[in-house]
Amino acid sequence: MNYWLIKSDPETYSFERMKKEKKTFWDGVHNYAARNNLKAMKKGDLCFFYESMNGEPSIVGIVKVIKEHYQDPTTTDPWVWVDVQYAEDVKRPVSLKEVKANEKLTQMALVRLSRLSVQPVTKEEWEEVMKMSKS
DNA sequence: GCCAACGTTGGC
DNA sequence: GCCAACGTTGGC
Repeated sequence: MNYWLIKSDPETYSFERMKKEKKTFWDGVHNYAARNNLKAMKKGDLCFFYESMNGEPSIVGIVKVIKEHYQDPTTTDPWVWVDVQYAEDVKRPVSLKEVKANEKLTQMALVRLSRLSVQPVTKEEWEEVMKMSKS
């Protein structure tokens, strides 16, 4: 089981909408590093849903991979989609500011590779963020 | 809305 | 194959 973090601009696709629709295809990733991460996702992996751009950028929920990567049907370019399903809410959002302020999370891709839209998360990082969301 | 950081493109 | 120019992302 692996952990990931996927970013979305809430104006394009918010966690609210994710919750309402229950599942969606994750499209729009046009970056090679991010695509490689999509390809490494396995069915059942969990992803933090991160909302960027608007207000306070934060981890706002958790989704689960329900279909592994497949060719983007809207193009013949080698981009891929995965399908994800709403898994659970976090008790409270964990903002980027808090992640940056946490000494245990200074190595997190979210801090170091801020522009990468699909990022791996280690088990330790996952658990730390979960802990923060509960306190 | 600005701008820094980064990825990609293309000329040489 | 290097690197400058350009475009895009995303935090502020």
